[in-house]
Amino acid sequence: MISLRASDHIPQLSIDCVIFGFSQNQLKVLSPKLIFKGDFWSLPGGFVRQDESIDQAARRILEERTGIKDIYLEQFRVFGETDRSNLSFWDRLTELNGEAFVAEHFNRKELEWITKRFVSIGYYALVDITKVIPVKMEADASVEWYDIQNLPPMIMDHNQIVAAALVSLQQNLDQKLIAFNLLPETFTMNEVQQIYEVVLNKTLLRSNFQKKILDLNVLERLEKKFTGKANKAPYLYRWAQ
Amino acid sequence: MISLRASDHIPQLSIDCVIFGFSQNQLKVLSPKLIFKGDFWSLPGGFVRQDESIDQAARRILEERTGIKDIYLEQFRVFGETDRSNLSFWDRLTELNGEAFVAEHFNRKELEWITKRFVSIGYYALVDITKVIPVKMEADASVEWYDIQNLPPMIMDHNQIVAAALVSLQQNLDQKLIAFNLLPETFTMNEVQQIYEVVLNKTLLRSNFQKKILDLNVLERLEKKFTGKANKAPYLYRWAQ
DNA sequence: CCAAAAGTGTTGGTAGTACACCCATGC
DNA sequence: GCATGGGTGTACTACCAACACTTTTGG
Repeated sequence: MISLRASDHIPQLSIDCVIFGFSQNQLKVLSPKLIFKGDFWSLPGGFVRQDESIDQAARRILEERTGIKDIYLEQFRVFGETDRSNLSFWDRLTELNGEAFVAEHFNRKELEWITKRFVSIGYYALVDITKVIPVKMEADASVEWYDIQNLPPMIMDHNQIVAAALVSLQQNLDQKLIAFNLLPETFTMNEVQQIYEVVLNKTLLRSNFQKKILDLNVLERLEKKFTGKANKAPYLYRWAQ
Repeated sequence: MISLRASDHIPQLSIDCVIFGFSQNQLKVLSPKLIFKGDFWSLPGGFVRQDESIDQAARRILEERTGIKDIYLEQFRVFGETDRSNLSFWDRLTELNGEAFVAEHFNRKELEWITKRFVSIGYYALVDITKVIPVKMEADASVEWYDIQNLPPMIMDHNQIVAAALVSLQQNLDQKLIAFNLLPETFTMNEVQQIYEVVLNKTLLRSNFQKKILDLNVLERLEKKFTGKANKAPYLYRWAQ
């Protein structure tokens, strides 16, 4: 039985997290898939306990899924249309899995609580994908990274939430210098550029990009990185603010 | 008796609106003062009905207070600390006005509903101050414009909400070209500059400002405005997008 | 020595800043 | 005429895009 402990939480208010990671020159989003029949993907989300702030709730949800405590987090928008509810998703779930099967996992009171209209606060997070060990929750069949250009169809308006998060990320990339949160402790300039290119969805001139980033004076240059490739070894950099 | 019709609304979720206006070379914020003893100022706010979206709720609240239908509106942040509740305000209210007086205006069920912890969605609005006729609601003693630099002390965290709204307005001023929403249909270039100066809190060079705004190609130049003053008559402009 | 990628330098255009100059108007 | 504020023009600077050149490395 999946417990929501409804009474401990603020009703009709949820949090949805778009967790961005970067690997293989692709921007990725973490998405759990539910155990039920029917290919239900979603965003990692949850509810706000009465005794925690909304930021704390978002951090708790992120830590539950990724195991990481200090995560870069940004609240980017609230989704509050009148038709935002789990109801149609739930109908389809029941249709495909049978009333009895669903009843095994949720009691009636919780079902009533969770199928109401929900206002959802959208957060996006930037993580070093190498540090994340995706954690399956009770109702998860899998928790995987998906290319943002190739996301599975998600329940409710979660695909739109991802799209809105990406727009917000694009706007903040230069202004808040947050790209480095997607990288490990040390990285090469080429890796930074790849993030900029894939987030902004356009190619950048290498020489100009290098100059621009170095002129920010936020990076510390370390020793060179031996790659074993037939070219000059690139420097490693570290965020030094 | 002030009716909240609690059951029709999403519990523990509120909307607070920072309504910006511009006059006498000052940025103003609209703030109602409550009828009760004790100088309680607040932001125009309200709750979200089950049958309306959060944007619709914000528009309804704004229309109730200003009488204007088409208002420029921007959702800028959610405030969700655990200690966000009306409780301490309510205690002070009761202390100053007496239990009996408060009981005249609110029944117990509503009191219980309204003194819970609330998560509040912050919106800011830009209005042509000449079109606004501030409307007093049931519990309002007055609804006045206050200079943003000289706001009265407000209940809860409303002063901080105003501060956050101003930061957001500053960031969006150039990017979204929203300053014109604070002006009447036609205006002079000097009026636009005054808005920029008071919002950004710095002086700008007149000649460069004029060039920058005109180069945006978003204004239509109309006939000259006769001011009766001892100087060249300025052009009138109109937003032409 | 060559290809490939990294690092740095040079050039030209554009946008922003500071300031100068002229124009209209009422006293 | 003169002070005042409005409109436009000019020089200087800073930044950014495009491209060229040099350096390092493995084969």
